[in-house]
Amino acid sequence: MPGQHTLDETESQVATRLAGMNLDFEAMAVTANLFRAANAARNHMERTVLAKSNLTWTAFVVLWVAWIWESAETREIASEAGVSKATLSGVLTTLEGRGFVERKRGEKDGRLVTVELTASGKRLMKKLFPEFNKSERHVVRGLTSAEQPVAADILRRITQATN
Amino acid sequence: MPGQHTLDETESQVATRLAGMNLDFEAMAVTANLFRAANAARNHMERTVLAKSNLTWTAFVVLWVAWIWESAETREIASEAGVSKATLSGVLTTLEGRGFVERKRGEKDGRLVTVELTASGKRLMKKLFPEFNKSERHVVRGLTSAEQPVAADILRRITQATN
DNA sequence: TAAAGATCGTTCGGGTCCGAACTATCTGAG
DNA sequence: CTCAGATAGTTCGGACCCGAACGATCTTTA
Repeated sequence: MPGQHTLDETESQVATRLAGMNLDFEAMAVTANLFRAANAARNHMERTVLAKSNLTWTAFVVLWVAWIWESAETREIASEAGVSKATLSGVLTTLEGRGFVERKRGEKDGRLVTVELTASGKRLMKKLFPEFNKSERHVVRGLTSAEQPVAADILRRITQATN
Repeated sequence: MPGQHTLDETESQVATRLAGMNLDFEAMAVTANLFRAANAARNHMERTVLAKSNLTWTAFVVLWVAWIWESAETREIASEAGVSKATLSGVLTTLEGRGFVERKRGEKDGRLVTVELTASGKRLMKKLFPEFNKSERHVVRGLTSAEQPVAADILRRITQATN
């Protein structure tokens, strides 16, 4: 299988290639595997659950946030979804065009825009989210149930340290 | 601070909003925090280390893979960087235009393309990578040195489970 | 109560990002 | 030897992605 390296091969190549450079290899291993894992999980979910509804990852997360909070302000959605307000603006336009969300100008504060799911958007999430959750279960199936809260906690601390 | 929720608030809102839906909340917490952490770390690095050299995240990863392996085939880079070959093609064109990499047609197999860093690309990585590693150290500073290998191992298992 | 400043969402330009369709090349069965 | 099939990288269309610049709106200050 030419041109294919296992995780172990990659990490040992890294170690020899960068030997004597005074680097923190532990930190490197954590972040490298963090991105690999997030990417693998995201790609998997996009190709299985999300593709059927023709939704991108970000579009789904935006729907999810608005669904969970009943109605959400855009900067809140952007922050939870981890995208810039510029990106969110475009995604909302797409979702609005497909009839899944509605934008509403703030009445008290004319600068604000709140986002609500339409009936169609709610139906979609009600059907989609259980399937999505099944995928989440698949992603963590390599961890024991004791390890899962540990993993969540570690990841929370990484997020906090980065802000 | 209107429109801002803490992680705890979000998770408890999720719990009440989705109560009685027979979902795996442990798995949900792991994946949600996985994406949050990866996103936070990526944004942090893009804005600090990478912005100075006007590099995107993916462009940096591509350079990194080619640098570590001395010279790499495109499908290998795409796989390690976690992007499709279509995306890689565009990124390589950008990097080639900026003089950081060179494409070389395979001599034995005319379909293959191998990628090598130019002298300029090597200089860039030699300067940039130690700074990048300092950022990686920052990202994991909330974890003890005993926890870091545990974290890397857990993330590796998530990656494996997803394939 | 104006003018200065802060904050919000949108727009713009350029760079990813992907699946699908495409061209070029190699491989195998007959 | 040939040509169907597999494989590699590119192109294309459409969606995301960001920082910067922008207009609209609220808030603060004098």
